[in-house]
Amino acid sequence: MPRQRKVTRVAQLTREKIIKAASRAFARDGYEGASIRAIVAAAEVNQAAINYHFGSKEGLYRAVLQTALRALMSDDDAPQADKPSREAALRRFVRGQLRPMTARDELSDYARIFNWETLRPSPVFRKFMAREVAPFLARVTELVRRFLPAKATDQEAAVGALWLFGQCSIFVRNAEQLANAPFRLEIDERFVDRLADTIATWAADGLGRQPTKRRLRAAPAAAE
Amino acid sequence: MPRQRKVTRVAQLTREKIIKAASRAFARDGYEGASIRAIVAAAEVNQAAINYHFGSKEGLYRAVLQTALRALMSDDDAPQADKPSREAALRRFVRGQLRPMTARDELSDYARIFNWETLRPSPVFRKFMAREVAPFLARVTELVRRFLPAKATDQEAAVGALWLFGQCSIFVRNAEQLANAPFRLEIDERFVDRLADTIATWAADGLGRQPTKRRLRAAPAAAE
DNA sequence: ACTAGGTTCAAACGGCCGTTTGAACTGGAG
DNA sequence: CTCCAGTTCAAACGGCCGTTTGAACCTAGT
Repeated sequence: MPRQRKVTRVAQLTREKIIKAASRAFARDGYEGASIRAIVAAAEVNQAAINYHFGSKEGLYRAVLQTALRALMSDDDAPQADKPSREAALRRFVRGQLRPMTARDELSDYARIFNWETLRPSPVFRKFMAREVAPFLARVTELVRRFLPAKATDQEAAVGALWLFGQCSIFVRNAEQLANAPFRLEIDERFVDRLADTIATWAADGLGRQPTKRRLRAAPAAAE
Repeated sequence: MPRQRKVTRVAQLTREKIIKAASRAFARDGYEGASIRAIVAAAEVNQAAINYHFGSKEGLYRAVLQTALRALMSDDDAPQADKPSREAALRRFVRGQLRPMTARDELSDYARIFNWETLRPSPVFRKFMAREVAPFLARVTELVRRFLPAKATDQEAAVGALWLFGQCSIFVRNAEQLANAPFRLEIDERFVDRLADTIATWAADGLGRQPTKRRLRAAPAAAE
């Protein structure tokens, strides 16, 4: 990727077309499964444009991840009551996580890209994103902490946050198959609303309790 | 794959070596990401052996899925108290789901293969496995039902089962990254035991309640 | 021991992949 | 209007992929 002095309007438009098509392709097929040729065909640009504008396939993926993270973070900052109850905040978070179940837009593409990354982190993700995701997770951890006893450790809260993510992500990942047997569910906005209620309620009730026998305690950190 | 009249001992051994190496490869890289050449190298067999014994890469994958499903089902039938409490049964299920977090064996390979399938179902899986997984899910649904009100519908119970799967699978999928920041958890048998306690308790308490405002009701089935 | 059929093997085939090349084409500053 | 840096383009390159081929190699039944 050569240092660019000037970027013309048409060139910027080409970049945007590529990133949009690449987001779809990476979401559908994963980083390795998506091919340059498929992306440039969808974007209606020349094949060499990707290496010209982004240096390499990996560079393009990096640009897509940047765009995705920026969009997901700003979406999370949507207007809300200044101090919602913990239950309302939890329900809101769950509904946001479930959003890709019905939405077919760039935001759901981005969410699916991150799903690929949890199954098989790419080198790009490991190096570039790991630290950028941390603040996002920190907010969820704080939300979970509002349900936990005051003496809960940071690691306990982080585990709770991951637990909460898991309850949502499995529905997002299997949304397509919920319509088939043995579920036969009709996935629409109303259904997702009710599902968000259910998950939020179940999660809130669960977090309120502590394990009966042994409490979860984080193992001593390896370093630090 | 030609109809075989006889199968010699060495040939059977070759097949087993291939399936073992293929299970590792498919678990690590997914169906499309795993290459024939990598599999035969790990199995120390000739490249053409796969097409000879299994007809194609897809045929090999089908054989791996068969082996995986058989192993997972029989493992689930392990000895247990004849009538455990619902809490004990739940805890046992969760611990079983969390098993791949520490185990590095064929069973955890199989579990990871199914994780790939939830993100991107292969044609083989769709056709061959969909109906075979149903009874497995049915058992979990029955387990969940023991916590739900008697009037809960089948779909509500199925959603509960999926919800339970999600709480476990996210820890399995991210087990490797839990050791790094910001979690810094030491994943060993004791930790997984305590995690199973936590999840089982949280899940049991959650299922015991119903959503306050609107109850989750399944949409009318498209067919039937 | 002979042989026929099951099995292994090295080599090659066509195809898709990411990347590179160098010429042709703009569009905006002077 | 000129001109050249910025951009597009068609074509080709080397490499890995799944599969096929046909000969060589066992091995078990007679």
